[in-house]
Amino acid sequence: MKLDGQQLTAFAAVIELGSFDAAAERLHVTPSAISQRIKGLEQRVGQVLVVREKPCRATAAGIPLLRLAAQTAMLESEALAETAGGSTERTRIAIAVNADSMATWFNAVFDRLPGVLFDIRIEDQDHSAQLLREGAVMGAVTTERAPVPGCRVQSLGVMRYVPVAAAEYVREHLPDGFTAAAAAAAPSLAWNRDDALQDNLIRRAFRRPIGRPVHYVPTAEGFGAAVRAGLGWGMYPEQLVNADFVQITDVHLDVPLYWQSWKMDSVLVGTVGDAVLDAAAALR
DNA sequence: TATTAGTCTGTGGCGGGTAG
DNA sequence: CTACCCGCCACAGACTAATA
Repeated sequence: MKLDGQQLTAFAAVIELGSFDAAAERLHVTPSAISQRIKGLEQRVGQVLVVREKPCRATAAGIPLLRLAAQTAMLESEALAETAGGSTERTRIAIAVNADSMATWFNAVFDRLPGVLFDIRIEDQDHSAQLLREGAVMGAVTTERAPVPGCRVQSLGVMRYVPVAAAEYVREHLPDGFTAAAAAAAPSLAWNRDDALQDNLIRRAFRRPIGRPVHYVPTAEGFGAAVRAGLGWGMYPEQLVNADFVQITDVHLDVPLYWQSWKMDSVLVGTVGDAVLDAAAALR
């Protein structure tokens, strides 16, 4: 069985843009042509690939084909760029990065990759894995060590998190230090329900979990602002700690970070990987 | 908004004819 | 005999219009 390039391109466009119409516009053909390409591709592989909803999404059977389409597109643009007189378009690099890396060391990557267009997605590890599988991003900075199918994993080092609060918060809630009794009453922050950093610190400091009031603040800026405002204590990247913050205990957490990227023979994937590894030298 | 039917067009393969 | 040209045919894919 041989897969058709145009059908793959149509499929990728439908999933990326969410509709047959939008895909048709992008590829300068009629929606009918898109419909026929998708149908042809589905007949060829003998599986339904597109869930016809608003927006359209890929079925489980479609996900490997999505990645293939993205990788094919990348190799194609590389080959064109290498060919004399080929496309002078700048290459677009889509990467998923966790928010704290973005706020700290990751910006050093930009200097190391001049002349490319970035498409950075700030995502948690669950979503990064999905984006890698679908081919929406070619690499991801993640806390997930287990390789996503079709990807290779490289260790980047660890990101140190320290528990911090505002000075006023410490005076009010932790006058006798960060004791077990204080920890049970003093409100903490968390990024969201999946953010276990604060729980992990408590377990580490007191050898047991301690229930407490929790505020959920799901953005990097918001989290920092909430700490400064004295809303609660929270785990914060050590690199971002300044005079606004007081470390409430010496206990800290080291979170390992990994670079997951497509396992393919591409100059671009290699270059980006090198740049990320270089930039990550700032980590421990 | 997606799909289907009917139609049109461009492309490639194949065979036959012709010149060198 | 080989290379080249030409015409025919089949097929794929795109379009419009109609339909679900």
